[in-house]
Amino acid sequence: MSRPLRADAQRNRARVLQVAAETFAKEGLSVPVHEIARRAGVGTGTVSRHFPTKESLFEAVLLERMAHLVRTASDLAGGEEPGEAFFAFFSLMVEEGAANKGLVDALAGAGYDFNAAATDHAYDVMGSWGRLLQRGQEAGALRADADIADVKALLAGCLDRERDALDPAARARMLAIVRRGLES
Amino acid sequence: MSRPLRADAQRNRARVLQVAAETFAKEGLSVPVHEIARRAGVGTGTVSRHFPTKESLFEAVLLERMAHLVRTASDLAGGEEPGEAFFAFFSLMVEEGAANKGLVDALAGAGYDFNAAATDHAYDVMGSWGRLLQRGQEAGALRADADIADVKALLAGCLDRERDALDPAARARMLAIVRRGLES
DNA sequence: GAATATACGGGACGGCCATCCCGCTTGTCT
DNA sequence: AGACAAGCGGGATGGCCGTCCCGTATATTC
Repeated sequence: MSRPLRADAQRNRARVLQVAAETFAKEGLSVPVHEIARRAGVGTGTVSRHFPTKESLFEAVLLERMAHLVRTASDLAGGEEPGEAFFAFFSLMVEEGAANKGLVDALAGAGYDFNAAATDHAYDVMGSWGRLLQRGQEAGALRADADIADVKALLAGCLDRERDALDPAARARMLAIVRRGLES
Repeated sequence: MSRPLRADAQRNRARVLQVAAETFAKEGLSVPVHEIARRAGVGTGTVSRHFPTKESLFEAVLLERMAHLVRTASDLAGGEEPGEAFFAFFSLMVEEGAANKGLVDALAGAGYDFNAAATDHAYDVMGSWGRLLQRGQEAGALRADADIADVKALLAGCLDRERDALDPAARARMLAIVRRGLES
């Protein structure tokens, strides 16, 4: 097995991760790895040693954030009325996306295969989402014919990358439209 | 003023345009210009003389297709009940997108600024769409608060680039959802 | 059918970027 | 403190692609 990372390496790794998270969130997936290294104050080699590919770096970033969101989904699934729980999570994802351009890029399939990642990994968005959707459908609150891919596509729509300012009013309208569309 | 193109030049231009249309439709905007030249059986220089940039090539392709769609929109605006006319056009665009990956890329903002093109040019999608939307709203058939950007975003959602097979069933579901969401 | 402008082909160029590598530095362990 | 492995920086490399250029070929015109 591998020994624990040296102290400076741990610091650097954490710093890169943090800077990458901020940068991807603000500027999307198209930002060069060099730039992230520069902002983190490390060499590009340091980034690529910890994260061999750009994809793996983004994945690490996404993982942290998603783990949190998925936990929230579970909490929602426990308590509230099924339909409300579903829309609460959907709305949460929209808010997240509004603040995270990288996530939007991933959802839109620009430079990252979200589907593969979402099904393969520890956090599974699709899974937790699926449960919320299914519960809502069984309770008769949501259209019975909708599936997770539909939901994901609608989410991507709410986060349209071309919308200049993702202003709150537009988000609210989109949410209202989707909500009405998905209610049974 | 410029003289008429030489006969071979006209042929080549037309051929490039046609091949580009097919290629962009089938494989999206990420296909290299070299590849289009190769398939058209011409040199890359020939392509870039007729269309100085890749963007201008795609624009020329898009223009032809859009002109047709916009004409259809006008016809629809003339006849049917306002709400139906709007959804007929929306559905038409979804079908078009299902068969045209390039259009989907443009709508998703991947490598082309659709908004700029759509407002700047002769064909104006936004304009003709706006009229259909407005008529529907005035007739009380559509939500009064929706705007064109919302509609465009919903369309982009219906055409989610990550959906492997844009199967007809999924398209129908998405249309049904959006329809219910937009009806007043 | 010769003269001339027009267009062609496709190689060259330059920019961008992810990834790899290696000489040097710095933490770690005794 | 000294030795050694672990990690660092950032330049080098290679691939991809859009665009430009120019020597050659061909349509047009007289």
